[in-house]
Amino acid sequence: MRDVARAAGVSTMTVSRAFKDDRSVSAETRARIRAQADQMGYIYDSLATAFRTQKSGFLAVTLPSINNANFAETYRGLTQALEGSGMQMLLGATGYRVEKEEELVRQLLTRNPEALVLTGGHHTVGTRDLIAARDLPVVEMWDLPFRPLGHAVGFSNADAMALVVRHLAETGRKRLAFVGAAEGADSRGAERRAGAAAEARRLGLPDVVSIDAGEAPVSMRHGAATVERFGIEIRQFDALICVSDPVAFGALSACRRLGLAVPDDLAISGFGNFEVAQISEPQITTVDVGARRIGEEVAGLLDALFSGDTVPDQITVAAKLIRGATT
Amino acid sequence: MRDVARAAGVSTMTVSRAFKDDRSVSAETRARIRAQADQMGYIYDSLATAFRTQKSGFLAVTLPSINNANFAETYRGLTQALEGSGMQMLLGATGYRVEKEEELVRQLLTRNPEALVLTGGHHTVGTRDLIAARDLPVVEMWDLPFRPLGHAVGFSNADAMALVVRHLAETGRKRLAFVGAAEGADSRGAERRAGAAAEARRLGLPDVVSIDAGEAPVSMRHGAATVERFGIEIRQFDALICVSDPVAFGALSACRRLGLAVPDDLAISGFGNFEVAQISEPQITTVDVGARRIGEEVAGLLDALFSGDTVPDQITVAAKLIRGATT
DNA sequence: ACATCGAATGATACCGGTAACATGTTATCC
DNA sequence: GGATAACATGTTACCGGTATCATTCGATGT
Repeated sequence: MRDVARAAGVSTMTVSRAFKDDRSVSAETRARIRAQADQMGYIYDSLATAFRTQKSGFLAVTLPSINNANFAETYRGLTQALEGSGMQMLLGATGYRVEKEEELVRQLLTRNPEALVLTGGHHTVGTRDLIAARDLPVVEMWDLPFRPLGHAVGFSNADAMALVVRHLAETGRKRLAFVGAAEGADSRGAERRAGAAAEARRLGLPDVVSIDAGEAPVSMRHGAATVERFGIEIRQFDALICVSDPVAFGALSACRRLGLAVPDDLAISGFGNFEVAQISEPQITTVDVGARRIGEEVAGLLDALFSGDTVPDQITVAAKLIRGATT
Repeated sequence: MRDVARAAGVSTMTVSRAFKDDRSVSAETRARIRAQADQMGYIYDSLATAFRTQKSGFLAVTLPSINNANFAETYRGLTQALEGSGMQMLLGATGYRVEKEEELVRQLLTRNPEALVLTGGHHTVGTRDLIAARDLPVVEMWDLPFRPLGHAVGFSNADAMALVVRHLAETGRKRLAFVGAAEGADSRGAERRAGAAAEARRLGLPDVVSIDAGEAPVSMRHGAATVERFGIEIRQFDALICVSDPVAFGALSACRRLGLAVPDDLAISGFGNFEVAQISEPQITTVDVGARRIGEEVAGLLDALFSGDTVPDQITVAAKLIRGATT
């Protein structure tokens, strides 16, 4: 920059202003500086700017996995809504593990992000301490956290799952099983499991049987393997409540291989309104949670926050049952 | 850092050394400093480090979309293999458009990444100029570029698709159609289309009919919509070569709705070995391109590059036909 | 006893921009 | 015409670490 300034016969400050489109620089001077810079191949170093202004222009985001159409969609909603704000995303995947999340947060914080967006409402004490030690806007999304760190955008997994159970009850199903990841790792899955159990109890149905489909993240292959493990015995249930659409799709495929009729022999429901649920034949009954909408709401909240506007502590997006042909 | 130094009774330089595991700091002093820092919730500012050392610790990566299990898997392979190297990914999605890629590259370059990883081998002149103006390691992945910018890790889309055509020919299919995105946007899709056409010609088959499934990215719904548009008339073909597994899955579902038997009435092939191809019933014939492997190879190449080792200009990963029950 | 050396630590300048304030210069107004 | 405001540009210090060189001090060798 000094070289450009010298060559253009001005001070570095004027060059800096010329690049920031500061209107206090005369159009003529700006043009001269820009031309000189182009000619010299000068490229502006936003690292130095970030350093001096102590504004990194980074937004740190953690997702359980990017290899999940739902979370990817949320991320897209977030990035697209924030496009033009000049924010650069720093993305990290926790692999559904809070310990990994802590490590990730620690790493992300060294980059001085201007805000932190976490998926989920469960965190290690270490993560909480790291965040508490800084004065940093935090948004938790997807889950509505029991003990919020800052702002939250999401829905109640338990309530959403209750919609499914109610629907199954209304269509005469009684012997329900929940298929999801083993206890522990996936808090969203655990909440859905608990929500299904609670709603069944409330409706006076028999207890929901909990089937462990493996370690999180559970996906299509886990859904298929779970049904295949039971074989024809899976008919001891009359509905499989799957923790997500991919699991439901796997279960559906396995049923087809076993010669079981869905939904006549067995109802299957998913969660998340993934594309596969819509396109599958038969179409899978699912819950739309507005994955994209969550991202957009987070973006809106952050925008307001950066503008200094007051923002609500919590935004609830509505979950909606989408009835397919598997129930 | 000054505060930590003061509290620990040492200079900032010693604190800096303690955090870098510099062995010239006595173990005792390091422990004291670390403890003091933890207690004070101090996190070192890697922005300042990046600034002073002129090494950003960033690796810029562009993907067409993160909402694609194949690219997401490559990204995972890359990040996991680079974990521990202290590199932080800067991820951007091009939406399958080279103009958007240019904008993205411009933005990413202001962050001073230490290397740039691009998906695909087709770029705007502007992108090429931006890169040429800097002395920056570049890796193109997935496609093997015709005019490489630097290093490349990938496979030949045309050759991979030829495997599919050969397989279809061997199983007696003659009236082939290729289902993919409209011409232009998706270069990988275009190469697959061209590869299929070339191989059919080579084998003396009738010309492959090209069916436009919509704007990239094409996915399940496009596959389904394409078949539904033809209705039963889709039987004028005896094999649908789909640009990707999601498209193939959509086509398969639509066939089921139409009452068409796959593969008896119509063969369907996909591409990419997505989970849905494996779990679908019937399992979809596809091509495994080692999406994860690509990411790992890129990571290995970068590692070597950063260590100053010599590295090959190009690494070819093998594409493999996986025969399912749809052909 | 004295020179030499290595280990541990400190002092200082500096990375490339920009905030804050200062200064000079030109319109505007009564 | 002189005061004032608006505009255009310059000066200086500083953001939070780290490269580099300097310093201290005990151990070792002759």
